[in-house]
Amino acid sequence: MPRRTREEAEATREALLDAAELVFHEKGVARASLQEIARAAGVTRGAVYWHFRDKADLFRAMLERIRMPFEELVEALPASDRPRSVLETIRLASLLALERMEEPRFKRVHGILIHRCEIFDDIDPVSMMREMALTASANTLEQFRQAERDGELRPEIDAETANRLFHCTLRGLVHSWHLDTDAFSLASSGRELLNHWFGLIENTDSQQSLTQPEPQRHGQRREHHAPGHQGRGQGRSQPR
Amino acid sequence: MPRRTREEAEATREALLDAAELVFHEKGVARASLQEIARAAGVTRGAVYWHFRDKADLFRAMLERIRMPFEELVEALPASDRPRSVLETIRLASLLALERMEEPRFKRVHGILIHRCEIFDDIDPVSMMREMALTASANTLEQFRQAERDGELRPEIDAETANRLFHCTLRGLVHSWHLDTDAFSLASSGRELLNHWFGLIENTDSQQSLTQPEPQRHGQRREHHAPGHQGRGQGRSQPR
DNA sequence: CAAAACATACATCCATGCATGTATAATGCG
DNA sequence: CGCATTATACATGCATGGATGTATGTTTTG
Repeated sequence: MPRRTREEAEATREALLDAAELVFHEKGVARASLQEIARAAGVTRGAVYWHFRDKADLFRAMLERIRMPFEELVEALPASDRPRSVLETIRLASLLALERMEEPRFKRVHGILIHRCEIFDDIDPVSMMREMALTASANTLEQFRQAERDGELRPEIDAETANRLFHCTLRGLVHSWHLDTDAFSLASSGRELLNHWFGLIENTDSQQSLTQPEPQRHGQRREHHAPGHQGRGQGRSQPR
Repeated sequence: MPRRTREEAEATREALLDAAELVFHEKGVARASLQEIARAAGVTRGAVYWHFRDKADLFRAMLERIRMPFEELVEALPASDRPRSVLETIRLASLLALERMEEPRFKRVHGILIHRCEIFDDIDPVSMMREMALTASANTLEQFRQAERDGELRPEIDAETANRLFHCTLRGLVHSWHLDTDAFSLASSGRELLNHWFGLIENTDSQQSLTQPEPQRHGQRREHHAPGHQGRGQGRSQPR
Protein backbone atom coordinates (compact mmCIF):
# COMPACT_ATOMS: atom_id res chain seq x y z
CA MET A 1 0.00 0.00 0.00
CA PRO A 2 2.04 2.91 -1.28
CA ARG A 3 1.90 6.55 -0.45
CA ARG A 4 2.41 6.47 3.29
CA THR A 5 2.42 9.59 5.37
CA ARG A 6 5.58 11.62 5.64
CA GLU A 7 6.54 10.19 9.00
CA GLU A 8 6.07 6.69 7.70
CA ALA A 9 8.29 7.48 4.77
CA GLU A 10 11.01 8.70 7.09
CA ALA A 11 10.51 5.56 9.14
CA THR A 12 11.11 3.29 6.15
CA ARG A 13 14.19 5.33 5.30
CA GLU A 14 15.54 4.70 8.77
CA ALA A 15 14.53 1.06 8.52
CA LEU A 16 16.49 0.82 5.29
CA LEU A 17 19.54 2.33 6.95
CA ASP A 18 19.19 -0.06 9.89
CA ALA A 19 18.87 -2.98 7.51
CA ALA A 20 21.84 -1.76 5.52
CA GLU A 21 23.94 -1.75 8.68
CA LEU A 22 22.95 -5.32 9.46
CA VAL A 23 23.34 -6.74 5.98
CA PHE A 24 26.55 -4.85 5.26
CA HIS A 25 27.96 -6.13 8.51
CA GLU A 26 26.93 -9.66 7.79
CA LYS A 27 27.89 -10.06 4.14
CA GLY A 28 30.19 -7.14 3.47
CA VAL A 29 29.23 -4.14 1.40
CA ALA A 30 30.15 -5.61 -1.98
CA ARG A 31 28.30 -8.89 -1.57
CA ALA A 32 25.26 -7.33 0.00
CA SER A 33 22.51 -6.91 -2.57
CA LEU A 34 19.91 -4.17 -2.43
CA GLN A 35 17.35 -6.93 -2.67
CA GLU A 36 18.53 -8.38 0.63
CA ILE A 37 18.61 -5.01 2.34
CA ALA A 38 15.13 -4.18 1.14
CA ARG A 39 13.80 -7.52 2.31
CA ALA A 40 15.47 -7.08 5.70
CA ALA A 41 13.69 -3.73 5.99
CA GLY A 42 10.36 -5.24 5.00
CA VAL A 43 10.11 -3.42 1.66
CA THR A 44 11.20 -3.99 -1.93
CA ARG A 45 13.98 -2.60 -4.05
CA GLY A 46 11.64 0.12 -5.24
CA ALA A 47 11.79 1.72 -1.84
CA VAL A 48 15.57 1.67 -1.89
CA TYR A 49 15.74 3.37 -5.27
CA TRP A 50 13.18 5.90 -4.13
CA HIS A 51 15.15 7.01 -1.08
CA PHE A 52 18.69 6.54 -2.45
CA ARG A 53 20.29 6.83 -5.83
CA ASP A 54 22.23 3.57 -5.55
CA LYS A 55 24.19 1.44 -3.12
CA ALA A 56 26.96 4.00 -2.75
CA ASP A 57 24.43 6.65 -1.81
CA LEU A 58 22.89 4.33 0.76
CA PHE A 59 26.35 3.63 2.13
CA ARG A 60 27.14 7.33 2.44
CA ALA A 61 23.83 7.99 4.18
CA MET A 62 24.60 5.21 6.64
CA LEU A 63 27.92 6.85 7.44
CA GLU A 64 26.37 10.29 7.75
CA ARG A 65 24.13 8.98 10.48
CA ILE A 66 27.10 8.22 12.72
CA ARG A 67 29.41 10.96 11.53
CA MET A 68 27.41 13.77 13.04
CA PRO A 69 26.93 12.45 16.57
CA PHE A 70 30.51 11.31 16.65
CA GLU A 71 31.87 14.67 15.66
CA GLU A 72 29.72 16.20 18.33
CA LEU A 73 31.60 14.06 20.78
CA VAL A 74 34.97 15.03 19.40
CA GLU A 75 34.08 18.69 19.49
CA ALA A 76 32.72 18.34 22.97
CA LEU A 77 36.19 17.33 23.99
CA PRO A 78 37.37 20.63 25.54
CA ALA A 79 34.12 21.02 27.42
CA SER A 80 34.76 19.79 30.91
CA ASP A 81 32.50 20.30 33.89
CA ARG A 82 35.45 20.62 36.24
CA PRO A 83 38.64 22.58 35.70
CA ARG A 84 40.79 19.51 35.78
CA SER A 85 44.19 19.30 34.26
CA VAL A 86 44.28 19.30 30.50
CA LEU A 87 45.68 15.79 30.25
CA GLU A 88 42.88 14.58 32.44
CA THR A 89 40.40 16.16 30.06
CA ILE A 90 41.89 14.38 27.07
CA ARG A 91 41.93 11.11 28.92
CA LEU A 92 38.29 11.30 29.96
CA ALA A 93 37.11 12.42 26.55
CA SER A 94 38.92 9.54 24.86
CA LEU A 95 37.41 7.12 27.30
CA LEU A 96 34.01 8.48 26.41
CA ALA A 97 34.78 7.88 22.76
CA LEU A 98 35.85 4.32 23.47
CA GLU A 99 32.66 3.67 25.37
CA ARG A 100 30.67 5.03 22.47
CA MET A 101 32.42 2.66 20.13
CA GLU A 102 31.01 -0.27 22.05
CA GLU A 103 27.46 0.85 21.46
CA PRO A 104 25.85 -1.46 18.90
CA ARG A 105 25.43 1.12 16.16
CA PHE A 106 28.95 2.47 16.31
CA LYS A 107 30.38 -0.97 16.73
CA ARG A 108 28.57 -2.20 13.64
CA VAL A 109 29.34 0.77 11.43
CA HIS A 110 32.95 0.91 12.47
CA GLY A 111 33.17 -2.81 11.91
CA ILE A 112 31.90 -2.21 8.39
CA LEU A 113 34.34 0.62 7.83
CA ILE A 114 37.30 -1.37 9.06
CA HIS A 115 36.79 -4.90 7.80
CA ARG A 116 33.71 -5.07 5.63
CA CYS A 117 34.00 -2.58 2.82
CA GLU A 118 36.41 -1.88 0.02
CA ILE A 119 37.62 1.48 -1.12
CA PHE A 120 36.70 2.36 -4.69
CA ASP A 121 35.55 5.47 -6.50
CA ASP A 122 32.06 6.06 -5.15
CA ILE A 123 32.46 4.03 -1.98
CA ASP A 124 35.41 5.46 -0.12
CA PRO A 125 35.56 4.83 3.61
CA VAL A 126 39.17 5.90 3.87
CA SER A 127 38.49 9.52 3.05
CA MET A 128 36.03 9.71 5.91
CA MET A 129 38.35 7.97 8.34
CA ARG A 130 41.17 10.25 7.28
CA GLU A 131 39.00 13.30 7.69
CA MET A 132 37.87 12.25 11.14
CA ALA A 133 41.44 11.46 12.11
CA LEU A 134 42.63 14.88 11.00
CA THR A 135 39.98 16.87 12.85
CA ALA A 136 40.38 14.78 15.97
CA SER A 137 44.13 15.16 15.82
CA ALA A 138 43.87 18.92 15.38
CA ASN A 139 41.64 19.12 18.41
CA THR A 140 43.82 17.07 20.72
CA LEU A 141 46.93 18.82 19.46
CA GLU A 142 45.57 22.08 20.84
CA GLN A 143 44.98 20.35 24.13
CA PHE A 144 48.43 18.86 24.26
CA ARG A 145 49.93 22.28 23.45
CA GLN A 146 48.06 23.71 26.38
CA ALA A 147 49.28 20.88 28.56
CA GLU A 148 52.81 21.60 27.45
CA ARG A 149 52.47 25.25 28.37
CA ASP A 150 51.08 24.26 31.75
CA GLY A 151 54.06 22.05 32.37
CA GLU A 152 51.95 18.91 32.57
CA LEU A 153 54.04 17.17 29.95
CA ARG A 154 57.30 15.45 30.71
CA PRO A 155 59.96 17.83 29.39
CA GLU A 156 61.59 15.39 27.00
CA ILE A 157 58.53 15.12 24.75
CA ASP A 158 56.81 17.96 22.97
CA ALA A 159 53.14 18.37 22.28
CA GLU A 160 53.36 17.21 18.67
CA THR A 161 55.09 13.99 19.60
CA ALA A 162 52.68 13.33 22.44
CA ASN A 163 49.78 13.89 20.09
CA ARG A 164 51.13 11.50 17.49
CA LEU A 165 51.88 8.86 20.08
CA PHE A 166 48.44 9.30 21.54
CA HIS A 167 46.57 8.80 18.30
CA CYS A 168 48.69 5.85 17.29
CA THR A 169 47.98 4.17 20.59
CA LEU A 170 44.26 4.82 20.38
CA ARG A 171 43.97 3.79 16.76
CA GLY A 172 45.96 0.66 17.43
CA LEU A 173 43.75 -0.20 20.36
CA VAL A 174 40.58 0.22 18.32
CA HIS A 175 41.90 -1.83 15.44
CA SER A 176 43.10 -4.54 17.78
CA TRP A 177 39.65 -4.64 19.29
CA HIS A 178 38.02 -4.94 15.88
CA LEU A 179 40.19 -7.96 15.14
CA ASP A 180 38.02 -9.75 17.67
CA THR A 181 35.46 -7.66 19.48
CA ASP A 182 34.64 -10.52 21.82
CA ALA A 183 38.22 -10.88 23.01
CA PHE A 184 38.08 -7.99 25.47
CA SER A 185 36.12 -4.92 26.42
CA LEU A 186 37.29 -1.85 24.60
CA ALA A 187 36.26 0.53 27.35
CA SER A 188 37.83 -1.24 30.29
CA SER A 189 40.97 -2.25 28.45
CA GLY A 190 41.21 1.25 27.06
CA ARG A 191 40.82 2.77 30.49
CA GLU A 192 43.65 0.71 31.85
CA LEU A 193 45.86 1.35 28.86
CA LEU A 194 45.23 5.08 28.89
CA ASN A 195 45.96 5.26 32.60
CA HIS A 196 49.35 3.79 31.99
CA TRP A 197 49.95 5.93 28.94
CA PHE A 198 49.19 9.20 30.65
CA GLY A 199 51.21 8.04 33.60
CA LEU A 200 54.15 7.79 31.26
CA ILE A 201 53.94 11.17 29.60
CA GLU A 202 52.86 13.33 32.50
CA ASN A 203 55.42 15.38 34.31
CA THR A 204 56.35 13.85 37.64
CA ASP A 205 58.13 16.94 38.99
CA SER A 206 55.02 18.20 40.70
CA GLN A 207 55.79 21.88 40.80
CA GLN A 208 52.24 22.25 39.64
CA SER A 209 50.89 24.59 42.25
CA LEU A 210 48.31 25.67 39.73
CA THR A 211 46.20 22.58 39.96
CA GLN A 212 44.82 21.20 43.09
CA PRO A 213 46.91 18.52 44.80
CA GLU A 214 44.91 15.78 43.16
CA PRO A 215 45.73 12.92 45.56
CA GLN A 216 46.95 9.98 43.57
CA ARG A 217 45.06 9.71 40.35
CA HIS A 218 46.27 6.36 39.22
CA GLY A 219 45.48 5.01 42.59
CA GLN A 220 45.55 1.39 41.62
CA ARG A 221 48.31 1.57 39.14
CA ARG A 222 49.94 -1.57 40.37
CA GLU A 223 46.58 -3.18 40.77
CA HIS A 224 45.52 -3.57 37.17
CA HIS A 225 42.37 -5.54 37.04
CA ALA A 226 39.65 -3.49 38.52
CA PRO A 227 37.18 -5.29 40.71
CA GLY A 228 35.24 -7.61 38.69
CA HIS A 229 31.98 -6.25 37.42
CA GLN A 230 33.72 -5.58 34.13
CA GLY A 231 30.49 -5.03 32.25
CA ARG A 232 31.24 -1.80 30.38
CA GLY A 233 30.93 0.35 33.49
CA GLN A 234 29.42 3.33 31.85
CA GLY A 235 27.46 4.80 34.69
CA ARG A 236 30.56 6.00 36.45
CA SER A 237 30.49 9.79 36.47
CA GLN A 238 29.90 9.86 32.76
CA PRO A 239 26.97 12.07 31.83
CA ARG A 240 25.04 10.71 28.97
CA MET B 1 50.37 -22.66 -27.33
CA PRO B 2 49.63 -24.72 -24.26
CA ARG B 3 51.74 -27.17 -22.36
CA ARG B 4 54.68 -24.97 -21.45
CA THR B 5 57.59 -26.32 -19.51
CA ARG B 6 57.34 -26.61 -15.76
CA GLU B 7 59.35 -23.47 -15.12
CA GLU B 8 57.13 -21.54 -17.48
CA ALA B 9 54.09 -22.81 -15.68
CA GLU B 10 55.49 -21.63 -12.39
CA ALA B 11 56.28 -18.32 -14.04
CA THR B 12 52.69 -17.81 -15.15
CA ARG B 13 51.55 -18.70 -11.68
CA GLU B 14 53.77 -16.00 -10.25
CA ALA B 15 52.60 -13.63 -12.97
CA LEU B 16 49.02 -14.32 -11.97
CA LEU B 17 49.83 -13.58 -8.34
CA ASP B 18 51.59 -10.37 -9.33
CA ALA B 19 48.64 -9.36 -11.46
CA ALA B 20 46.26 -10.23 -8.65
CA GLU B 21 48.15 -7.92 -6.33
CA LEU B 22 47.89 -5.07 -8.80
CA VAL B 23 44.27 -5.54 -9.77
CA PHE B 24 43.12 -6.23 -6.21
CA HIS B 25 44.89 -3.09 -5.10
CA GLU B 26 43.38 -1.04 -7.87
CA LYS B 27 39.76 -2.20 -7.85
CA GLY B 28 39.38 -3.99 -4.57
CA VAL B 29 39.07 -7.74 -4.23
CA ALA B 30 35.33 -7.94 -4.75
CA ARG B 31 35.17 -5.81 -7.90
CA ALA B 32 38.22 -7.37 -9.45
CA SER B 33 37.23 -10.01 -12.00
CA LEU B 34 39.34 -13.01 -12.80
CA GLN B 35 39.09 -11.89 -16.40
CA GLU B 36 40.93 -8.67 -15.57
CA ILE B 37 43.59 -10.44 -13.55
CA ALA B 38 44.18 -12.95 -16.30
CA ARG B 39 44.48 -10.21 -18.89
CA ALA B 40 46.90 -8.28 -16.70
CA ALA B 41 49.01 -11.42 -16.50
CA GLY B 42 48.86 -11.93 -20.23
CA VAL B 43 46.79 -15.11 -20.09
CA THR B 44 43.12 -16.06 -20.06
CA ARG B 45 40.76 -17.19 -17.35
CA GLY B 46 41.62 -20.75 -18.18
CA ALA B 47 45.05 -20.27 -16.69
CA VAL B 48 43.53 -18.89 -13.51
CA TYR B 49 41.22 -21.85 -13.08
CA TRP B 50 44.07 -24.19 -13.79
CA HIS B 51 46.33 -22.81 -11.06
CA PHE B 52 43.68 -21.87 -8.51
CA ARG B 53 40.30 -23.19 -7.58
CA ASP B 54 38.61 -19.80 -7.52
CA LYS B 55 39.17 -16.21 -6.49
CA ALA B 56 39.36 -17.05 -2.81
CA ASP B 57 42.09 -19.58 -3.50
CA LEU B 58 44.02 -17.02 -5.52
CA PHE B 59 43.63 -14.55 -2.69
CA ARG B 60 44.95 -17.02 -0.15
CA ALA B 61 47.91 -17.87 -2.34
CA MET B 62 48.69 -14.17 -2.64
CA LEU B 63 48.71 -13.88 1.13
CA GLU B 64 50.82 -16.99 1.56
CA ARG B 65 53.51 -15.40 -0.53
CA ILE B 66 54.03 -12.62 1.99
CA ARG B 67 53.12 -14.54 5.11
CA MET B 68 56.18 -16.72 5.10
CA PRO B 69 58.91 -14.12 4.60
CA PHE B 70 57.20 -11.88 7.08
CA GLU B 71 57.08 -14.53 9.75
CA GLU B 72 60.72 -15.18 9.12
CA LEU B 73 61.30 -11.58 10.07
CA VAL B 74 59.24 -11.85 13.19
CA GLU B 75 60.97 -14.98 14.26
CA ALA B 76 64.35 -13.47 13.48
CA LEU B 77 63.54 -10.90 16.14
CA PRO B 78 65.63 -12.29 18.99
CA ALA B 79 68.57 -12.86 16.69
CA SER B 80 70.86 -9.94 17.24
CA ASP B 81 74.43 -9.64 16.07
CA ARG B 82 75.45 -7.63 19.11
CA PRO B 83 74.52 -8.27 22.70
CA ARG B 84 72.55 -5.05 23.03
CA SER B 85 69.92 -4.46 25.60
CA VAL B 86 66.66 -6.31 25.05
CA LEU B 87 64.65 -3.16 24.49
CA GLU B 88 67.14 -2.13 21.86
CA THR B 89 66.61 -5.45 20.15
CA ILE B 90 62.87 -5.01 20.04
CA ARG B 91 63.23 -1.50 18.74
CA LEU B 92 65.56 -2.43 15.92
CA ALA B 93 63.50 -5.44 14.91
CA SER B 94 60.34 -3.36 14.75
CA LEU B 95 62.10 -0.80 12.65
CA LEU B 96 63.14 -3.53 10.29
CA ALA B 97 59.51 -4.61 10.05
CA LEU B 98 58.42 -1.06 9.30
CA GLU B 99 61.03 -0.75 6.59
CA ARG B 100 59.81 -3.98 5.08
CA MET B 101 56.29 -2.64 5.00
CA GLU B 102 57.39 0.10 2.67
CA GLU B 103 58.64 -2.37 0.10
CA PRO B 104 56.25 -2.40 -2.86
CA ARG B 105 55.01 -5.92 -2.38
CA PHE B 106 54.28 -5.66 1.33
CA LYS B 107 52.85 -2.20 0.90
CA ARG B 108 50.46 -3.41 -1.78
CA VAL B 109 49.36 -6.58 -0.03
CA HIS B 110 48.92 -4.88 3.31
CA GLY B 111 47.02 -2.13 1.54
CA ILE B 112 44.72 -4.81 0.17
CA LEU B 113 44.35 -6.45 3.57
CA ILE B 114 43.54 -3.19 5.29
CA HIS B 115 41.38 -1.22 2.89
CA ARG B 116 40.65 -3.29 -0.18
CA CYS B 117 39.04 -6.53 0.84
CA GLU B 118 35.99 -7.59 2.75
CA ILE B 119 35.78 -10.38 5.26
CA PHE B 120 33.41 -13.19 4.32
CA ASP B 121 33.46 -16.97 4.57
CA ASP B 122 36.15 -18.01 2.14
CA ILE B 123 37.96 -14.68 1.99
CA ASP B 124 38.93 -13.82 5.54
CA PRO B 125 41.82 -11.42 5.98
CA VAL B 126 41.04 -10.84 9.63
CA SER B 127 41.92 -14.35 10.71
CA MET B 128 45.36 -13.96 9.19
CA MET B 129 45.93 -10.54 10.71
CA ARG B 130 44.77 -11.86 14.06
CA GLU B 131 47.04 -14.84 13.81
CA MET B 132 50.04 -12.71 12.89
CA ALA B 133 49.21 -10.30 15.70
CA LEU B 134 49.07 -13.12 18.23
CA THR B 135 52.35 -14.72 17.26
CA ALA B 136 54.11 -11.38 17.08
CA SER B 137 52.71 -10.41 20.45
CA ALA B 138 53.79 -13.67 22.00
CA ASN B 139 57.30 -13.13 20.71
CA THR B 140 57.70 -9.59 21.94
CA LEU B 141 56.10 -10.45 25.25
CA GLU B 142 58.93 -12.84 25.92
CA GLN B 143 61.36 -10.06 25.11
CA PHE B 144 59.62 -7.58 27.35
CA ARG B 145 59.60 -10.11 30.16
CA GLN B 146 63.33 -10.48 29.77
CA ALA B 147 63.71 -6.71 29.76
CA GLU B 148 61.69 -6.56 32.95
CA ARG B 149 63.93 -9.11 34.63
CA ASP B 150 66.98 -7.16 33.50
CA GLY B 151 65.61 -4.01 35.07
CA GLU B 152 65.40 -2.20 31.75
CA LEU B 153 61.75 -1.38 32.22
CA ARG B 154 60.55 1.54 34.28
CA PRO B 155 59.31 -0.03 37.50
CA GLU B 156 55.76 1.30 37.30
CA ILE B 157 54.91 -0.73 34.19
CA ASP B 158 55.05 -4.46 33.85
CA ALA B 159 55.99 -6.47 30.78
CA GLU B 160 52.40 -7.26 29.82
CA THR B 161 51.37 -3.63 29.84
CA ALA B 162 54.44 -2.58 27.93
CA ASN B 163 53.75 -5.22 25.35
CA ARG B 164 50.16 -4.16 24.88
CA LEU B 165 51.10 -0.52 24.64
CA PHE B 166 53.81 -1.38 22.19
CA HIS B 167 51.59 -3.28 19.80
CA CYS B 168 48.84 -0.70 19.97
CA THR B 169 51.31 2.02 19.07
CA LEU B 170 52.79 0.05 16.19
CA ARG B 171 49.43 -1.03 14.83
CA GLY B 172 48.11 2.48 15.09
CA LEU B 173 51.13 3.82 13.26
CA VAL B 174 50.76 1.34 10.43
CA HIS B 175 47.05 2.00 10.06
CA SER B 176 47.61 5.73 10.12
CA TRP B 177 50.16 5.32 7.40
CA HIS B 178 47.79 3.28 5.28
CA LEU B 179 45.23 6.06 5.50
CA ASP B 180 47.56 7.96 3.19
CA THR B 181 50.82 6.28 2.35
CA ASP B 182 52.10 9.41 0.62
CA ALA B 183 51.61 11.56 3.69
CA PHE B 184 54.79 10.46 5.42
CA SER B 185 57.47 7.82 5.46
CA LEU B 186 56.60 4.89 7.67
CA ALA B 187 60.19 4.01 8.42
CA SER B 188 61.45 7.45 9.38
CA SER B 189 58.32 8.46 11.24
CA GLY B 190 58.33 5.11 12.94
CA ARG B 191 61.95 5.46 13.92
CA GLU B 192 61.29 8.80 15.55
CA LEU B 193 58.13 7.60 17.26
CA LEU B 194 59.74 4.43 18.57
CA ASN B 195 62.70 6.37 19.88
CA HIS B 196 60.37 8.48 21.95
CA TRP B 197 58.31 5.51 23.01
CA PHE B 198 61.24 3.50 24.28
CA GLY B 199 62.59 6.61 25.91
CA LEU B 200 59.37 6.72 27.89
CA ILE B 201 59.29 3.15 29.12
CA GLU B 202 62.95 2.48 29.73
CA ASN B 203 64.32 2.69 33.21
CA THR B 204 66.20 5.94 33.77
CA ASP B 205 67.88 4.79 36.97
CA SER B 206 70.92 3.65 35.08
CA GLN B 207 72.29 1.12 37.47
CA GLN B 208 72.70 -0.95 34.37
CA SER B 209 76.38 -1.65 34.34
CA LEU B 210 75.60 -4.54 32.04
CA THR B 211 75.00 -2.54 28.91
CA GLN B 212 77.39 -0.10 27.41
CA PRO B 213 76.74 3.59 28.12
CA GLU B 214 75.05 4.32 24.81
CA PRO B 215 74.85 8.14 24.92
CA GLN B 216 71.67 9.94 24.12
CA ARG B 217 69.50 8.02 21.78
CA HIS B 218 66.60 10.36 21.31
CA GLY B 219 65.99 12.07 18.04
CA GLN B 220 69.30 10.72 17.04
CA ARG B 221 69.47 8.53 14.04
CA ARG B 222 72.81 7.36 13.05
CA GLU B 223 73.45 4.98 10.23
CA HIS B 224 70.38 4.00 8.33
CA HIS B 225 70.47 0.25 8.44
CA ALA B 226 72.36 -2.56 6.91
CA PRO B 227 72.17 -2.15 3.13
CA GLY B 228 70.67 -5.58 3.05
CA HIS B 229 70.70 -8.07 0.30
CA GLN B 230 66.97 -7.61 -0.18
CA GLY B 231 66.37 -11.31 0.05
CA ARG B 232 64.83 -13.66 -2.46
CA GLY B 233 64.07 -11.42 -5.37
CA GLN B 234 63.40 -14.35 -7.58
CA GLY B 235 59.82 -13.72 -8.52
CA ARG B 236 60.66 -11.65 -11.57
CA SER B 237 58.66 -13.22 -14.31
CA GLN B 238 55.99 -11.54 -16.39
CA PRO B 239 56.62 -12.71 -19.94
CA ARG B 240 55.72 -10.43 -22.80
C1' DC C 1 -6.08 16.25 -8.91
C1' DA C 2 -1.28 15.86 -8.71
C1' DA C 3 2.46 14.18 -6.62
C1' DA C 4 4.44 11.23 -3.11
C1' DA C 5 5.83 6.58 -1.78
C1' DC C 6 6.39 2.83 -2.93
C1' DA C 7 5.59 -2.27 -5.68
C1' DT C 8 6.18 -4.76 -9.89
C1' DA C 9 7.93 -5.94 -14.19
C1' DC C 10 11.43 -5.91 -17.63
C1' DA C 11 15.85 -5.62 -20.04
C1' DT C 12 20.69 -5.80 -19.61
C1' DC C 13 25.02 -7.03 -18.25
C1' DC C 14 28.72 -9.58 -16.60
C1' DA C 15 31.24 -12.65 -13.51
C1' DT C 16 31.37 -17.30 -12.52
C1' DG C 17 31.88 -22.30 -13.30
C1' DC C 18 32.41 -25.93 -16.22
C1' DA C 19 32.96 -28.43 -20.39
C1' DT C 20 35.57 -29.03 -24.09
C1' DG C 21 39.39 -28.25 -27.41
C1' DT C 22 44.44 -28.43 -28.23
C1' DA C 23 49.17 -28.41 -28.70
C1' DT C 24 53.21 -29.50 -26.43
C1' DA C 25 56.41 -31.40 -22.89
C1' DA C 26 57.29 -35.32 -20.24
C1' DT C 27 57.45 -40.14 -19.88
C1' DG C 28 57.40 -44.94 -20.62
C1' DC C 29 58.51 -48.61 -23.66
C1' DG C 30 60.34 -51.47 -27.04
C1' DC D 1 67.28 -43.97 -28.72
C1' DG D 2 63.03 -43.14 -31.33
C1' DC D 3 58.32 -43.03 -30.84
C1' DA D 4 53.68 -43.38 -29.17
C1' DT D 5 51.20 -42.11 -25.33
C1' DT D 6 49.62 -39.37 -21.76
C1' DA D 7 49.22 -35.95 -18.65
C1' DT D 8 50.00 -31.07 -18.58
C1' DA D 9 49.04 -26.19 -19.23
C1' DC D 10 46.47 -23.64 -20.84
C1' DA D 11 42.59 -21.27 -24.53
C1' DT D 12 37.81 -21.09 -25.95
C1' DG D 13 33.03 -21.51 -25.76
C1' DC D 14 28.69 -22.03 -23.39
C1' DA D 15 25.24 -21.88 -19.89
C1' DT D 16 23.73 -19.84 -15.75
C1' DG D 17 22.35 -16.75 -12.29
C1' DG D 18 22.08 -12.88 -9.93
C1' DA D 19 22.49 -7.91 -9.43
C1' DT D 20 21.62 -3.54 -11.34
C1' DG D 21 18.92 0.23 -13.40
C1' DT D 22 14.80 1.86 -15.21
C1' DA D 23 10.18 2.03 -16.69
C1' DT D 24 5.70 1.60 -15.37
C1' DG D 25 1.81 0.54 -12.37
C1' DT D 26 -0.84 1.52 -8.04
C1' DT D 27 -2.58 3.74 -4.18
C1' DT D 28 -3.17 7.22 -0.92
C1' DT D 29 -2.30 11.68 1.02
C1' DG D 30 -2.03 16.52 0.94
